[in-house]
Amino acid sequence: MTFWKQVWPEISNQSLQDLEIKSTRIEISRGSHLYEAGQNPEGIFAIETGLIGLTAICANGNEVLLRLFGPNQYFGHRSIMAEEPYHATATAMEICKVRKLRKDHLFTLMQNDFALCRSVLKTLARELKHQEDRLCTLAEKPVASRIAEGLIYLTSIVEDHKFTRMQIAEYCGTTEPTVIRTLARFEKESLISQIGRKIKIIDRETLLKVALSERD
Amino acid sequence: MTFWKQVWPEISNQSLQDLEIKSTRIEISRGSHLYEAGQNPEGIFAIETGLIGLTAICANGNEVLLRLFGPNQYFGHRSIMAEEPYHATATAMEICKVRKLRKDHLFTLMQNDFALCRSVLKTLARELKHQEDRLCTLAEKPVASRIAEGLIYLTSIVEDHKFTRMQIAEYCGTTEPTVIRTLARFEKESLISQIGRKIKIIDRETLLKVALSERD
DNA sequence: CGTTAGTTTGAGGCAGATCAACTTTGGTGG
DNA sequence: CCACCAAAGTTGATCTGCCTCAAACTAACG
Repeated sequence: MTFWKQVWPEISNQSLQDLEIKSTRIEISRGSHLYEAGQNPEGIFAIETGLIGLTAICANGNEVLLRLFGPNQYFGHRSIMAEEPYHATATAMEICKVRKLRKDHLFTLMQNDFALCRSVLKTLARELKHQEDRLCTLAEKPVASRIAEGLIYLTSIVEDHKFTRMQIAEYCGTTEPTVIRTLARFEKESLISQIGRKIKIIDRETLLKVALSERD
Repeated sequence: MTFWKQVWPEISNQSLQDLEIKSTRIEISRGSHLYEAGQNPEGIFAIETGLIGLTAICANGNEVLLRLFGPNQYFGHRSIMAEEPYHATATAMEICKVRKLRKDHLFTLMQNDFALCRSVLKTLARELKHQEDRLCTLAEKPVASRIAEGLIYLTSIVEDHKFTRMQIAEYCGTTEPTVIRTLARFEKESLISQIGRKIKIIDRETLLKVALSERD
């Protein structure tokens, strides 16, 4: 079986066999939670098919979409490595097939396979960079830029998922009406097209410019 | 020598000896950069004395203070683990004595000492959580809360450093005048006191409440 | 074809940015 | 020790981007 090879291309064949034997299959329906903020982590999850969103719920009930995971990506690793309870909730945004690997198995594998360690370290380090980039964007840039960047990120994880305007708002740190108005503007400028609820990026180039530029 | 033991209490005596032998001492004056965004990382740094700020410079020239490191903390690890150039600039905010450890040495040590691996993984995972918490705060909370939280974070790294109002603003994603007005309000409510440029937290309890609450 | 979840549009308000002038601080050299 | 000056802090006036609220509309699914 080649599934785990796609998740961690760099690890040894021995580890791959272990992963195959020790991981369990889970199927989960759209909208249900794989875990919730505050729970203690038991293992990590890797996605075979589907889409998982990691959401933090703020004091006032507002949600922030922190990270998004698609096929061959893993999640739940942060809490395990931090030795902390989950700080966010993992929600299936489509029907998902995931594999679960208990944390003791993961640590054993990591201890015996430094390449796997390096891989997890690399993932965490890049996620940290990504969130710090977002921090700058959120602090300094107008909504239009943030939404442009958001669209690019979201579609980089899944090409053809129908995100609600609310979900886009939750990722970009804004509100539904603002997303809608901005999308309408982007459509008028033919950077995107909206057919029904589907958003299609037409001019990725210019969209990126909007994301990076300070004022529109 | 006990310095590295304070940085990584969990690692083996053998590793500690290696660290002592292989690390080099650097002294750096206030305001100068240990490295700059875009450069390729050569190693990690650990602080003996002093204070290092990690700052990202946005498109319009505005700065965002991403992380702060005090004595016995290390930095520069993210870029090395991510195998990327630095995405931020490390500036000495006081005179600093730091130790530098070349990345090949670090990787050798990590490969031979799983406890060290775990430690770095834990640090990255917790930093990731911290930045994701900030992302929520920045997206959802009013300035007063952000400044309260900022004060608590900054003083948790160094008790008695004189931060400029500008630096506080850069951490909280706001502007100098707003920081000043908010500090004045906090002082009137006797949550803090300002003697000259020094800020002293008087009522940490209530300040935390302000940080967590939605509206003032 | 009804129902619900998602989308759209408008009006109004306000938190916080911006700009600019002024004051204080504290380090430095005479 | 004092005078100076650059850097940091303070304050007020003004402006605006985005949020809020609320109502009407439309897609999509059983």
